[in-house]
Amino acid sequence: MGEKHTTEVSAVNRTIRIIETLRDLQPAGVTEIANAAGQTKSSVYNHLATLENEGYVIKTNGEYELGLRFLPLGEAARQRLSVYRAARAEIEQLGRETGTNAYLSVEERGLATVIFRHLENEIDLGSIGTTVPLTTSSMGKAILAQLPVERVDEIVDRHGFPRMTESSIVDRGALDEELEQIRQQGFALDKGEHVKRLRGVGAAILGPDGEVRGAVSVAGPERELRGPFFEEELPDAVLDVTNVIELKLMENMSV
Amino acid sequence: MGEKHTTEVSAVNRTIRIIETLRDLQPAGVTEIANAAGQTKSSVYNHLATLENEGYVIKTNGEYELGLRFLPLGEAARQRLSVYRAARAEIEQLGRETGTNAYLSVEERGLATVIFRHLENEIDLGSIGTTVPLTTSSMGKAILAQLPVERVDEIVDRHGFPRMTESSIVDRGALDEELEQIRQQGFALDKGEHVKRLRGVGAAILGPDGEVRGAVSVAGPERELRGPFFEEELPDAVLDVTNVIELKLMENMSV
DNA sequence: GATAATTGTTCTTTAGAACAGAACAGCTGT
DNA sequence: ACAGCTGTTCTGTTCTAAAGAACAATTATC
Repeated sequence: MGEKHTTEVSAVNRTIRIIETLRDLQPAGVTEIANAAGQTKSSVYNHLATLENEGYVIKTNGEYELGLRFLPLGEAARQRLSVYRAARAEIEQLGRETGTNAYLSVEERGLATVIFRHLENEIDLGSIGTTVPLTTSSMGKAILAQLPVERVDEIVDRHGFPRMTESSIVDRGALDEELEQIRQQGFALDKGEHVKRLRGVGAAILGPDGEVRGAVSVAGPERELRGPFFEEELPDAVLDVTNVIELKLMENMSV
Repeated sequence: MGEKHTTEVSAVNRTIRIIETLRDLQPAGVTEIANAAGQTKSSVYNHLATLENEGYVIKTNGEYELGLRFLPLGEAARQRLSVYRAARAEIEQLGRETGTNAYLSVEERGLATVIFRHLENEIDLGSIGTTVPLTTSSMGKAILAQLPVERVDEIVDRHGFPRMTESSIVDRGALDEELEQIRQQGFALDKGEHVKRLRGVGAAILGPDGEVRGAVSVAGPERELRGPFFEEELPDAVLDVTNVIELKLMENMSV
């Protein structure tokens, strides 16, 4: 068993654990973080000192917090996505005009990551950077419906069917049926599959090459999203927007 | 000289260098990054593999990019600032109503960091997470004017007077005079001190405790920002907004 | 206000990890 | 088909990262 050539840098894994712990606990002290991350005080202390020195962590009267130097990294990560640049303004307009929360998400590592949102009401499905399973949201299903079968297989193998609510899809048969329907109608509905009583309408954004680039969705409470508003108006609005974004993506090609 | 007990974790510093290099070069390959960061191929390879495993780096057909997992870290860093939550909507409105780019920034480690912006024109002074010296921008000067002298000393010691343009403030005497004037009129003007021909109007946001929490500014090209619009209308608008934000910060206290 | 308890910081030691460099493999382009 | 890349694996050595104890500083408790 000396064959396992660990190409991993364990000090980096440690730092990542510390940062993620801090994200959830901030502001927090050395001991608190060490306990939560299952590491020793002295080690955590050294890591925090290193991070602080580079501005990735800030110490304010004895407690640590994440530094603003993480901002440009997150920003660089989403700015590299042309769909982000093309969709931003459209998402805002969509939210304003429909009076719902509007989201832009992309698939990364088998999860839908929210990269932009416009809030109109306070029932929020997740802030920037939140990830949701592809099987339990309108955005996720809209994306899945456009991915090649092999990718769907991969993703399902990796993440399974997380049962977020009692309405969540929990087997492959049901998923395939639903995806087929989504492909036919062009949009996906979420009737409380991710969060109970939270509904959503999503549609995929395709690039000029025909590949999925992400998805747009609007979401809100069951009480507001029902009847023709939920089943016709919103789908129409969402499809209009994805359409505009797709056109923008084509224009960008020629630039 | 064996006395220097290095409390720093050098592997972490290495990873940071790699990440920052990748931020500037993405998409990039192993060799490219190794050269730019002054490290060996094999080491960079191992670090990237570790980061990729955690989703902080993504490999797409042989090239590396920053992963979206950085997004929630940056988001957590700014969400912890109450001024961000209080100011967001006001900044957007300010920008829309004045037809200029509007910014929110806070001081961290002696620099003004842009944490939110609303764009109206394309002459942008920096995206989310950008840092600018406190001495060369309206936001920075507005903040400096409200800091205790000792902090100003510290900051000037650390960062000096970066000469961004020929109008930049380059000595302490001129700075003190300017800060005094800013305190009297309540706002700061930037006449091309950061970027030539780029003007700005900024004002500090004070917390209920009287401490600076950040600054608001609007910015645009010299041609548009001049006369009474630059010297009266915009200052009035910016002061109105900082006032509203300050009131919001007080409300939040009682919650 | 004295003492106990807890947290942050420094120090020392040692196992083992990170690194460099070389070797190999897989592409790309010519 | 071959040359010159790049990415990946491997191996040995050095020096670092980590643990634990000791100390200092701070906070809590009575």
